[in-house]
This record gives sequence, structure tokens and C-alpha cells, in this order.
Amino acid sequence: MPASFRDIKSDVMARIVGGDWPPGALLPTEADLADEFGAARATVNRALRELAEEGVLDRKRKSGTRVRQAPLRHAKLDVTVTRQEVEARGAVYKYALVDSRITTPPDGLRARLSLSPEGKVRRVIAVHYADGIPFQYEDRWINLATLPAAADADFSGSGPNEWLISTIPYTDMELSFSAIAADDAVAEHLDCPAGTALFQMERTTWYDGAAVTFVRMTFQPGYRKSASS
Amino acid sequence: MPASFRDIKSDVMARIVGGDWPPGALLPTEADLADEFGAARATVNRALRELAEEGVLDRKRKSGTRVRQAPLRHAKLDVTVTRQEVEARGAVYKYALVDSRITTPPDGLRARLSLSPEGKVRRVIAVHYADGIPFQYEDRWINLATLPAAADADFSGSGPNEWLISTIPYTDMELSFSAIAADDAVAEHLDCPAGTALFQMERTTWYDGAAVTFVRMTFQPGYRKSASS
DNA sequence: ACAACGTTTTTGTATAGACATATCGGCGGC
DNA sequence: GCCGCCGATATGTCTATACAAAAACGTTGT
Repeated sequence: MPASFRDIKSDVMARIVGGDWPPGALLPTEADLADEFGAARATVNRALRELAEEGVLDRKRKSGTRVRQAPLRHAKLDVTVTRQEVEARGAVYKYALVDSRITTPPDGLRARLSLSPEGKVRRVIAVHYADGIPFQYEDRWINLATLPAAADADFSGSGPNEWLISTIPYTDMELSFSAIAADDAVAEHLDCPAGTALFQMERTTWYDGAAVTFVRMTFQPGYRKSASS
Repeated sequence: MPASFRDIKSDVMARIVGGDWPPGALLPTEADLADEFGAARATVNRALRELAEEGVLDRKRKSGTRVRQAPLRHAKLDVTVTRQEVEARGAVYKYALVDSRITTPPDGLRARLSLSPEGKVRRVIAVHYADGIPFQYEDRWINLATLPAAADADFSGSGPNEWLISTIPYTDMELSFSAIAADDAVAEHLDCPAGTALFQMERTTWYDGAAVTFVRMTFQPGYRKSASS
């Protein structure tokens, strides 16, 4: 049984955590490792490349492969549609449109969406329910310069996010998490006292460099978002 | 100039977002695409494999390659040490130990760390400052069954996290984000009124299946955590 | 009708060889 | 001493070929 790139990955990983190759250490060249493992260089290359992508190794042409001093750690966070998230909990999903209008965004948001001073957006406010309990308050701004069709879309039956993902793909995304105290509007829609600490997630998405939408999602009290690896 | 796997990736991506291959569509086989692009199958394979890893495609032996109905979206979140995070803002980092003792964890945490009823942990409470302003309140529990050396470590000068990463690597990690109202202890250490909405991040790490540590980090008011892609 | 079993198709992975490309380190000229 | 050029070297990528493995499909026997 020849050594697969997976075998090589775990063997290399074992030597790193085992202290054979401490942080900063220089690994043998791909050719030498290929020799040692009895594998082709391409196989070793894939193993080392993936470990580098995972933040364990640092590779540079000519310099060779080193164990990172401080391994880059990153977690993967799944981005789901609210309907899915609610249904994954085994709850019944319900959606309600609160308000929808075409307007111009405040300055901060205008910059974030790279909009001209006259640029129009469609603002949609909605609430998502899980088993009849308010789950998420959604405050969304859609860039009509990028997506004129959003002006006429009907968001009374289902949320703007579901319409968006079926209408336009997006290539880039930025998320921001924070905690806020519920203001009166949010408190009323989420059915909690004003001032309650709430988890909030903001997301901006772009399509091919053009800003598509900004959404601020405020969750029910006690909500937790998790990530792993 | 032959087509590189990058060229093929963006070409395929362009056809997907361009509507040539709508969600659910079946792509040609690797062999056919290799033919079309004038590349080797291995090159096409790498392009498609990476797109599958990114959540755009769905591949199955014999069935072929399909465009995902709903592209799996995920964001990458950098996990940094607090010192780094503070210094990256151009602020001066300071650390203060509040309390440190060896104890047994409450039941919920005992389960999370897979500890036996008599299992001991070292609990460390500390505060991290940025330019003299409280930045993060840290409440950490280290599993002494996994890491007995933690019983004697000195956390008065630098944080337990820095000691941990230089002592033991970790192979797995779970994060959880939420919003909480500051209780009296946290409010005092973060120098804010009790009840203030604060962002909180919990992290559990394992080494080779054994739980190493659980930490609850509560951040200064207004703190934001961001992620992207 | 249906279950068991091969066949075929498609992706998954390994290999040897080749060339490309970044870059480190030394050598020569100033 | 210092700067710039150049070759050596390690990784990055592509090719052609081969075999493995999963899984859908068709055939055959009950």
C-alpha cells in the first residue's frame, strides 16, 4: 500500500505536534520527502500544500518549507438562510414583512455600498419567526444601482434574502458581529424589553466588485452563533 | 499559453454566474472539459475540486459534477491571540491577572470538557487592556487531566493563552458567539455600567480528542468581530 | 416483481517527467 | 563596503498515463 497524500499529511502533522519539527523548523525538500515516503513528489506536494493552506506550514520557493511559528488559526462559519436555520432547529418558519420603501441611505451606508449621493436603495424591514416566536429582526438595504430589479420585487410572502440568492449570485462577502442593546423598534418586534442585550450580525455582499446589499440581522435574546475547526 | 487550473476555475465560475450552467446543472465530464480547454484532466480535476471545496460544485463518482442548488457559503474567521489583536490596532497591550485557582467545574462545563466528577481544572480570570482601557475580560478553565503542567504555570506576567499555545498544540476547536448583559463582576472589570450589552465569544479546544481548555471572552462595549469571504 | 451481481462510467489519486518562477546567496564591479 | 547581476535551488504547475473506488445501471436468475 503506497503512501497517500493523506498519510503524508498526518505523518507530517504528527512530527510537528510530536516535536520532531518544532515551530520555525525547516522541513526536508519535497524531493527528499518523496524519497523517504516512497511517493512521487506531486503527492508530497499536495500534502504540504494543503497543510500550508490550513495554516500549519509556510512555504516559499527556494527557501523551502517551514513550520509556522504561530500556526494561523481560522474557523469556518456557515452562512445560512434564515429559513434553513429555523427549520434546522425543528421549528416552524414564518416570515413577516414590516416595511419596504425606496430611499437614499445614510452617509455611512452610502460609503459602504460605494453609492453616489443620489443612489437609491430599497430598504426592507422584516421579522422571521420560529414556532411563532420572533427569531430575527432584519433590516436590509438593496443597492438599486447594482440590482434595479429589486425595486419591483415582492417581499410580502418570502424574505428578500431568498429572492436575492435566486436572482443574483455573489462573489464576495463581509460579516461583522457585535452586541447591541435593543432599541424600542427592535424590542417591540423581537418581543423583549428595550435595552436587552442582543446579538447582531451585519453582512455586506458584492457581486463582481459591485455592492449588492447590506443587511443587519438582530437575533432573539440568548441566540448563539457557532463556528468550528 | 495553456489554460491553468486558475483559468479553468474562473471560466467555470463565469459560466455558472453567467447562467450557462444554472443551479443543479450537470457539467461535462473532466475528460470532456480537459478536451475543451486543451488541458490535462489533472488540471481540470484540480479546478473542479477546489470549486467543490469552496461550496460551488457538488461532485460524485459516476454521477458527475453539478452546480449546487444553493451554494454553500462559509466565511473564514481569523482566531488571534488577544495581544496580537490589541497591537494590530496600534494600541499598547497590557495584561492583568485577576484570580487563579484550582477547582472543579460546574456540571455544564464538566460535560463540555468530558471530565470525570472529580476532574480538576485550573480557572484563570484575567483582563486585557488596550492603551490602558479594559479590552477583554477572560474567564478560562484549563483541563488538568489533559494538561497537568497547567497547575504550576505562572499567569501573573502573561496570559494563559500565550502559555498554552507555546505548550500544547490543538487539533480541534469550537467557537460560539453571543451577546450578554454585563453582570457586576464583568461590569467592574470592563469599566462599564452593569447591564451593558457586551459581545462574548466562547472557545473550546481539544488536542487529539482530549479537551484542553474552555475560555469565555467578554469584550469591551462596542466591540466588533469580523469575518470575510 | 425483485434481489443479486457484474459492467460501465465518472471521479479520486498516484506517478514520472518536464518546465516555470520566485528567490536566496554569492560573485564581480564600482 | 555596497550594489546589481546571475546562477542554483526549492516550490509551483502542467502533462500523460495508469489504476482504484464509488455508484448508477442493466442483466440475470429466482
